[in-house]
Amino acid sequence: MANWLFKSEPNCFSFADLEAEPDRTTGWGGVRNFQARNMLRDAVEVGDRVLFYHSNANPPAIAGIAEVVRAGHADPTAFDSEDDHYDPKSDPEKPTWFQVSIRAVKAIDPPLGLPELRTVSALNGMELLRKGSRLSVQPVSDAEWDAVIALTAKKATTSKPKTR
DNA sequence: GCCAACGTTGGC
DNA sequence: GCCAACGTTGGC
Repeated sequence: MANWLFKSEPNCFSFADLEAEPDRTTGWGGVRNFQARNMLRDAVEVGDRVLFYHSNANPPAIAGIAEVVRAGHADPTAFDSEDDHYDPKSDPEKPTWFQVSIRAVKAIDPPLGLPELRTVSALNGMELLRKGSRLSVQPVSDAEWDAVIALTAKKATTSKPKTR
């Protein structure tokens, strides 16, 4: 089993949007980068864990946890001429683009912003935090995963309970 | 809006 | 196969 980080622009598709999907599940379509495509096609497996990251957001942050419920298969948005990600060169018999399906597991609320993530030494080498990192599907090591989860737990116990 | 860091394209 | 031009991503 492996861990991943998937990026999405929340004004396009947020973690809340994923939670609102039927069965909290969606096909992760529209990825048009070969490196990311290769991982979706060859490496991502059912049961893998996913950090759901909001890019181009304010703040940019890890906003939830998801799990892979279907391994790589043809990305249907490539065949839909109405879709923004339509690719007429992708042949349904031999698809160029792949997606996996993911299901929302749990929101991270409040989300973990980049500055906060940078305070954790265990995340020093994390791909997400590398300058110029643009890959929309990234592998996450077990140590990095654990450090992120530990940060959410720490935050939960540190935050003051709301009183009224 | 700026700009660094990419990935892709296309001429040669 | 090289590489300059261009387009995109994404933090700030």
